[in-house]
Amino acid sequence: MTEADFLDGYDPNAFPRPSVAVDLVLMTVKEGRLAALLQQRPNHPHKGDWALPGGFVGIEESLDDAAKRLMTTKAGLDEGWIEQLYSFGEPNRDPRMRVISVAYFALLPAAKFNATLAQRPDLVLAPLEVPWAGEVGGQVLALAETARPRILAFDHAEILGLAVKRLRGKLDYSKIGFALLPERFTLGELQGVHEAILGTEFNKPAFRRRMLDRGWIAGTGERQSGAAFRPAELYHLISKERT
Amino acid sequence: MTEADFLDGYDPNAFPRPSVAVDLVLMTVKEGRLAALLQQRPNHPHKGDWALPGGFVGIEESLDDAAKRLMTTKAGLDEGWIEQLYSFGEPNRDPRMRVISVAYFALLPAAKFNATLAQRPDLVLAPLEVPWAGEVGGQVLALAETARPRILAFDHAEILGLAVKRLRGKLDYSKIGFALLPERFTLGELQGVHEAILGTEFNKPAFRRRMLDRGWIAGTGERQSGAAFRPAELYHLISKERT
DNA sequence: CCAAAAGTGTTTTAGTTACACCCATGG
DNA sequence: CCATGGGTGTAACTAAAACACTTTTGG
Repeated sequence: MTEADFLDGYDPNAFPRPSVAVDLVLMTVKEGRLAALLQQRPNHPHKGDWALPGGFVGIEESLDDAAKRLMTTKAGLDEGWIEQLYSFGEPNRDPRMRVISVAYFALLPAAKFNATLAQRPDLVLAPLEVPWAGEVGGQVLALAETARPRILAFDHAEILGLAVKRLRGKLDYSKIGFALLPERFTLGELQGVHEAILGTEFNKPAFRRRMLDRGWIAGTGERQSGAAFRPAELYHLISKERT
Repeated sequence: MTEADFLDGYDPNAFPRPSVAVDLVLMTVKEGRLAALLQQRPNHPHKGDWALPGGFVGIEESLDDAAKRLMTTKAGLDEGWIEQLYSFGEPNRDPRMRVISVAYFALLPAAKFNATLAQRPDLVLAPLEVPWAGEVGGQVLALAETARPRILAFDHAEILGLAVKRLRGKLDYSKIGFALLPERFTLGELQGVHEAILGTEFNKPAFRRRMLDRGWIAGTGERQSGAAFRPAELYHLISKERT
């Protein structure tokens, strides 16, 4: 009998099992900067450090359902974009016990966080300071507004770094960016979201045409009001179907 | 105390834990067609059906190590390209018990399978018949050489479909395709691999230039021998570093 | 010399970028 | 009328594709 056959056939009840958790990277663009929802840990280990919202997966609960449950309990909302990111399973990533964590990554418009943040002082929307040129090993620092770096618990800096990379990678070819905007938005707002996420600036006419030529959005005929300049047309996403 | 706080703080020992397995999608290009390694299940459930090679994750073993262990025990090799694909966690995906499976996807040149396949009659390299135009929900059928469809156990058809999608998506911008070729290869062989994976045909001059302009490969000065036509130059990958 | 695949040069096309400019609004 | 961002047209650039062609081998 080979090792393969042995492992294929063995009874897992006879062996210790890991705990399985879901961690959520909930991101938004706020005031022109990419930000992520962090929770200050009330207990050891890593007491006082900042962590991604997370929780254990119920024994009869699918991974997706666990992630949606976190969306509801931590952000008060289960709309928006959510997708599985990656699974982290180093044996000692949690000092208490073996925990395998399935990371999810989600996006919401910044305005949707207001209600939850007002009630939960342990939660913050931390702007991300990403060393884009010198990024090493997916490391990302989440900075406080005071520029005092927040220390991330466990391997959560690695998870956050991967989420940012995924967001940047999918921004151009998927409809992911629209999850950060309200139902109706201007092309200038759309460009602002792209620039905040990628940390670059775009040529305005080129960006407009690229977006319009895709056929994903259409003008509503309505216009923004109240600004001290020419009011922009409001656009909307024709179909939310994920390309 | 909110549900979030409760779940964040609870003792997982007090609750049942799922088993965690790793399933391996080991693919290659053989005779101009994409193929995956499948194992015929000797026992119930799904006895006689075909399944991806898999095994449980050891309590002190990282996910990556478990995947590499499978590479060794099922394919006899731990070289080549390997990366995590996705985690599958529907509560009833395995009728015996709750199993969360972290799928990995790996690539090897077809020639490396010969030794293992000769010794293991339960393993096959099944050519993939992918309905590219009418692909629905990531479904992929693995066909026997006799065109009798192999039935895949559990949710393995879904896993295989996602692996094919990932391979196709990364083929153009990453060095993933070179994992299916020997150390030294011709541009024609490289084009054949791309055409087999994507199910399309490429214009030869355009493909050559695109590959050479990338700066990833360089000619060795040596040439193929034995063919009944002009011998092609052998190229090699300059650096295996993953872009 | 012929078949077959390797390899090269030139033209065409499509997608993006750059730049210059006009438009509409509040103050 | 002016500052500000919205919006449009045209030219320039670049990467890819299409096509026609030459080269080198075994038989």
